[in-house]
Amino acid sequence: MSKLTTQRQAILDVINSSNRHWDADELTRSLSDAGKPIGIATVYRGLAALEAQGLIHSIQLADKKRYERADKEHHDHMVCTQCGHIEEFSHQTIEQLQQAAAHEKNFKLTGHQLVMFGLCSGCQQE
Amino acid sequence: MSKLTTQRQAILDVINSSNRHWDADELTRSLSDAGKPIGIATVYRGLAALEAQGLIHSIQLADKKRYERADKEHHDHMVCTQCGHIEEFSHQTIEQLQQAAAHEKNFKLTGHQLVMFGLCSGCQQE
DNA sequence: GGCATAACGATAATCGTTATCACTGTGGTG
DNA sequence: CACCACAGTGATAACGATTATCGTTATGCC
Ligand SMILES: [Mn+2]
Ligand SMILES: [Mn+2]
Ligand SMILES: [Zn+2]
Ligand SMILES: [Zn+2]
Repeated sequence: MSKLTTQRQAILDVINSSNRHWDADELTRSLSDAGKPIGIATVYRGLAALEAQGLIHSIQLADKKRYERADKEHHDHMVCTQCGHIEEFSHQTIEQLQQAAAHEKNFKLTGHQLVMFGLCSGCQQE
Repeated sequence: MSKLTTQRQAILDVINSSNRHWDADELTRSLSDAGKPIGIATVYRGLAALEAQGLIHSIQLADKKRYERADKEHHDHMVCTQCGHIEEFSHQTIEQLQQAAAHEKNFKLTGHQLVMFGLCSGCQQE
């Protein structure tokens, strides 16, 4: 298991201190702005290490990967195609039905990602 | 509405003549091998045009986009993380519950993508 | 036939991510 | 304490998928 270096702790702190879904570049800039400059390669390696240790979670969007804190219950995401806002939701029955569907196809499930696209409540006002 | 040129018809024919999920490069090579060389940029533009017209569908995987025929009932995908095999499944209840979840968050749903990761039946035999 | 226009194709550019590599910090070991 | 091993760092090159550019080509219409 890799170690929790100063840089990785700093990344983890930023992520854990908010409910945002961060990309690598945003984290790099946030740390720079906070007076803790960090190499972009270090950010990518740190994110991979932190995720491997289960300390953060990620969602793979069309263009890039976004990371969020891991200390929340499992949830899936609705992404606003207008403003990029990410809404979270949990649905226990959907989770169960996924297991059932996998079982039926003889598929050994290790993970899943459900992303819904559309307009957030704010963006419907126009 | 863009036109269905010779090149786009050729792309559509390849996709419609199989149940595979194609990426741009595979299509380019397939057409070349069939004696119908086509520029890679033309493939990308053609795929975008065909999808905009609803003639093909796509799924966005981590690294690349894959295209498939649109003349099948809506379904979601299980992707084998070992061999890349893509298994399809439909689940009416999951679809309905997604609508309900969106409604509950005041989210105007326009699309979704559910991908399950794991091992296909073949890859569990080891 | 001549024109307008959309599409084509070669290729440059873009962008997120990973690989390389010289260098640094840390944690044992003698 | 001095020395080593080695994972991690950071600048930067490389990569791969996709998009932009731009001169050329095909098509439909007058
Ligand atoms: Mn989330
Ligand atoms: Mn499919
Ligand atoms: Zn929005
Ligand atoms: Zn498999």
